[in-house]
Amino acid sequence: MYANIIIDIAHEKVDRTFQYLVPPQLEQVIAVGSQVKVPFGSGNANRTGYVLELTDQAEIAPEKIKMLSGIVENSVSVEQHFLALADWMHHQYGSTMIQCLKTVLPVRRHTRKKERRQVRLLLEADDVERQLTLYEKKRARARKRLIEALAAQPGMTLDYEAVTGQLRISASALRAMADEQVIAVESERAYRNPVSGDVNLRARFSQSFCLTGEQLKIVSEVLEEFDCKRPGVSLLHGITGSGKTAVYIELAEQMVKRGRQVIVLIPEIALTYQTVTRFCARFGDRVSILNSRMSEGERYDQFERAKSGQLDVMIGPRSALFTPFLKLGLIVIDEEHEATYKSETMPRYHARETAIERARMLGACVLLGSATPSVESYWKAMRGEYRLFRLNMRHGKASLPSVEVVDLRKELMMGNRSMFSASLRDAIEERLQKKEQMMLFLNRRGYAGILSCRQCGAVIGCPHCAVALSLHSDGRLHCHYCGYSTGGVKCCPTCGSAYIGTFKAGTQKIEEQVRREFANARVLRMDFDATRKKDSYQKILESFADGEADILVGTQMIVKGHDFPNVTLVGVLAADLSLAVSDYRAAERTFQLLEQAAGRAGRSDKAGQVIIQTYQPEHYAVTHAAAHDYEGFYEEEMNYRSLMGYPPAQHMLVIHAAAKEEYQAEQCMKWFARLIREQFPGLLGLGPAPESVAKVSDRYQWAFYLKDADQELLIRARSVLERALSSNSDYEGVSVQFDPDPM
DNA sequence: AGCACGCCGACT
DNA sequence: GTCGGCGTGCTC
Repeated sequence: MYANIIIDIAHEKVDRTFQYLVPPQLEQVIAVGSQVKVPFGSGNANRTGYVLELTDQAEIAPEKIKMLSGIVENSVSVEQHFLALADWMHHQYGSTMIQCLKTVLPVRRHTRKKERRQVRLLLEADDVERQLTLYEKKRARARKRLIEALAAQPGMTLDYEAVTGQLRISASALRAMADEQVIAVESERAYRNPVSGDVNLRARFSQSFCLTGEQLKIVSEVLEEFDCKRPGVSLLHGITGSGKTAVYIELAEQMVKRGRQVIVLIPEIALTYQTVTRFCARFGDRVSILNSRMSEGERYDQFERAKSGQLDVMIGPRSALFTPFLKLGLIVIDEEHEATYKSETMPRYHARETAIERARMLGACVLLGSATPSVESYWKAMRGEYRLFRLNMRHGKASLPSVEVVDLRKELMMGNRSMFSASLRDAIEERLQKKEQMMLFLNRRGYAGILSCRQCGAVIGCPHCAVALSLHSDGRLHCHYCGYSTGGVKCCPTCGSAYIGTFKAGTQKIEEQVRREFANARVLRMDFDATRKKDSYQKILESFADGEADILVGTQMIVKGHDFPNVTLVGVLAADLSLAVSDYRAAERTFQLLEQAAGRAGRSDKAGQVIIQTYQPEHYAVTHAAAHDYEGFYEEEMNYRSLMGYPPAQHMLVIHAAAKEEYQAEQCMKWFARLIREQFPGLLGLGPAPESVAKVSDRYQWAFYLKDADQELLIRARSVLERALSSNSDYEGVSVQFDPDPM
């Protein structure tokens, strides 16, 4: 018996299988997915590997095949489909097979088992009485005490420590009772459970909710597909507060009834705290959560619980997708448009696409949910690849807030140079008087280095790529898609005004300004600096929820997740800052942020108001967000994407290069561009160009973009470049990353 | 990745 | 004639 094994060395040159002979005594034990030790290389260095295949066919001269030295104790045998999934990721996203395997495999590192012994009563209810009278007669007071204590427990079990400690039962008495089959001493793996049985939380969410007809229809249609063995992908487009979570929970429950397990992906635990607690309330100790702060051991424990059938539901970020459930029935992806679903490290996989592939392999359903679906997903739903469901009603008395768009150019013309427009200032005063709360939201994502005109609102953009140019340290404006650059822009190309500049206002400055203009207001600030301390994120939100402040000032952080019933006003201080970001998703992100911000206002029966301040009131991301019109936004955005050939109209592959010396990164990218021109003459390459952040931790960054409608062509181009790079020693100091369909 | 091999210049 | 530095190629 031979085993085809991949060696745990992250290097392209050994990124293939090597064949080893299986020792006869291990033939029964070894399995596909086993972690093994093998002698490797001329020095026979002892290295770790994974069995990808078992065969009786020798692929090379048998005398060259060495014998593997052993199976790693406690190694987790990986289900076949995880290997297939790793292989799919390897094809789709590149990187090395071993990296893909490590991403997909449960944490293998063995952690010390915590054994917890328990004492369980083996008698039926009517036998208990008889045994008690028997012990009474024998004056066996210790045994009687134990039986009474155990019978009072709902699960008829007690911790061993509690029995010997509090009940003071001796070990000899226990052994004797175990011999007469009255009790059993069982040792169970003590898995650390991150879902603490928080009684208060349970009580708060345990009241069962009724689903509306709309919600029930979604559940039954998804289930029908599943029951007919034709599971597919569904997209649930539900406005904030329309009850998407209720649909997830009901669907999960129905799946569990069918003996299937459920994975729920969320962008970040802290942002979706309420979703998590609702699942915990419904599924009790059959649900577990993963989060990024957990140790390897804790994650491993949760995966083990899932594998041994102790769990029905796993909630967590990206990595929870790889929970080793034996009979997976459903994957829910909440807030499916979030960028956190795309991995930042190699392989740069997208959790949504990978979830769909995993579900396809296992015959499971996928439910994507969002108030503002990604353009990609909505496009697929429009083409019939995904099933589309809508929830258009807010539940309870809550209604959608009214939205007012304020033109900052007019404010400037009227001589108002402050951060607050007249109507925002009035609205703030009004809330302060009424003792209602409000949020001021500054959209400051990645706007550094972008020039815009204060007079007409125009952003200085690339004439070829329809994205903003960014100001580099050389004083010139660069497009990091195509490499176009221009210098010395002194006035606005649209209106000729000399009032152009970069945006500087940060949350701190706004906080100061609020304190100055509204002296009696209590202000809280939440941004990256304010939340750097551990737990301060939750503390700030809690104190705001408790009414300890009137105004919460912050960045994106404040518009995600949490509901504050007393918030009736949301002010967006400058909506266009994210429109100016130099990438093609700028408009989509702006629309999503504005919708999310608007969703914070008026979550209870009090009417909500949203004021959006902007230099570009006519921009479609702003107008459609103000009208709560997702479809309208989608139409215009898709037009732009098709026209410019951006995803999903076409696929994109970004190649990043980083090197200590700028010329290395530049030369490498130019060599790539040459290779592409020679071998893929039809393929459109943009750049190479320095990245918008040209230098990160003393390494220069360059990028090269490829665009094509055919994804397989880009995959072929990527593997050609990967191979060329690994067989060329000129660029060893350059670290190259391939990022398909970047976010 | 990490080792062996081999080529070449420096030194005994 | 020998030692060691580094470029190259291979690992079942």
